[in-house]
Amino acid sequence: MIDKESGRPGRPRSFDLEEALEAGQQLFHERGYDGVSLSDLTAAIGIAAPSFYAAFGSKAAFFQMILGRYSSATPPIDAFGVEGDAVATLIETYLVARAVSYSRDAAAQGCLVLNATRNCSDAGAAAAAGQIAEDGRLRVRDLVARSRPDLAEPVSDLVASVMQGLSAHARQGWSTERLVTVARNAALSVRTMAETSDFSASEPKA
Amino acid sequence: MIDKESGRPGRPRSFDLEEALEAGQQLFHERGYDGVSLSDLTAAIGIAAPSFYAAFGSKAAFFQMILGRYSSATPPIDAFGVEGDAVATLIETYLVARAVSYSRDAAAQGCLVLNATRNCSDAGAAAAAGQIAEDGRLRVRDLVARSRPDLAEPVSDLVASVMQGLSAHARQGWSTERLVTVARNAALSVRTMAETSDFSASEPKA
DNA sequence: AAAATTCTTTAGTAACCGCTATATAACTGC
DNA sequence: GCAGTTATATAGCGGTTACTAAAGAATTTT
Repeated sequence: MIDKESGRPGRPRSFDLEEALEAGQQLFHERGYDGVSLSDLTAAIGIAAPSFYAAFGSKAAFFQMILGRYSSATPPIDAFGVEGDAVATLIETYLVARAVSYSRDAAAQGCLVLNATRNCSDAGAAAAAGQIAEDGRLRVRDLVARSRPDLAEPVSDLVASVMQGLSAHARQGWSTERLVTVARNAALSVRTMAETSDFSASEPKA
Repeated sequence: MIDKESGRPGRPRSFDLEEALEAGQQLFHERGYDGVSLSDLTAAIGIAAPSFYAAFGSKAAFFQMILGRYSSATPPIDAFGVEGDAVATLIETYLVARAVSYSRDAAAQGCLVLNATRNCSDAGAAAAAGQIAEDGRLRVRDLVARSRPDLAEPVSDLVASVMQGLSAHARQGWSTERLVTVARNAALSVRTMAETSDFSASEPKA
């Protein structure tokens, strides 16, 4: 049924793995992990449950494949960092890009990964999402640390928090303009922080 | 079984309504709406399902009572507003207070209401949580508007977004200090915004 | 051709979900 | 004491969940 020069013996798979992942990603992004049932998935892919389990193992494993796929397709902060840019400019560009992407598709609002960190009954899948989110924060931290080590932790924590807010409100239907304004105004903090010469010595117990 | 001078006819209730709400609030705050089953609730309260339904109507209705209870017990921004304070100071105080309260109880982290806006399969309960969250934002907006109408919308949107981040990360176990730092740094934005004399004319398409 | 392998289909499984019909227990007012 | 009222306990409802045993179909290698 499907082109298949793999040479492996046995009946060939009747569906395309990549298309199945794409269909699953769309559903999960729309409704969240718990909002999508196995029968939703098999119906969308066009197969019966045993085929799903033969191919993906479990609902949670399928979801984790999709998380990886999604995060691979999402540009990390390094993709926005023009060497020599000020930290505040970099952060603003990054947050604005996220605000735009979170509200681009009306049927799949917010960040799939960040949504999953708050919305996922399967412990393993939730942990995987949390790890991906943390990896993203660490990339922000390390990139900031190159020019301003004193700002690395506070800025990356602030960015991670604002992103959770952007994702949450994108899901609640806030417009792109509104989210972009939030992103830009949040970046003002970073500008102020960067104006302090050694931030790590200034804030604690102000 | 229970003291009961109500004078109403019929068998007296064997449990205390307020205690039941308190027990339910604790469970829901720990595990979220979908993480708590009816049998969890009845076991915690110490009653059987029919008594629960006679008293509260449904799981969703019970949860909405708890949402109301929780939000009534949560001081709104007006409680922090010393008349004459600068907007930025007010916002900082508010956000820091939230950061502290979200991380106070290790077994019930984050904001029950904000968690429910992202974590609740029942549409009615989710809408109720969304309305309470929006009411909170409107109180921020209106309070800011008294001294700086130009900042009302952008500041309240930023505050609502940062609160979502604080709640999310409180659930992920961030320490109080870490959350407070995020809150304080987010408030720096408001300080910068307040330094602009007419913010509404400055930012759009910067 | 036959054997081996892999996927698909049908038809379930047990467990849990929110919720309720029925009968009984415990209270009030008469 | 008895009727009326309300809450209780037992038991189980229909539906959904993620998942699977068993058998047949489609492809390989031998």
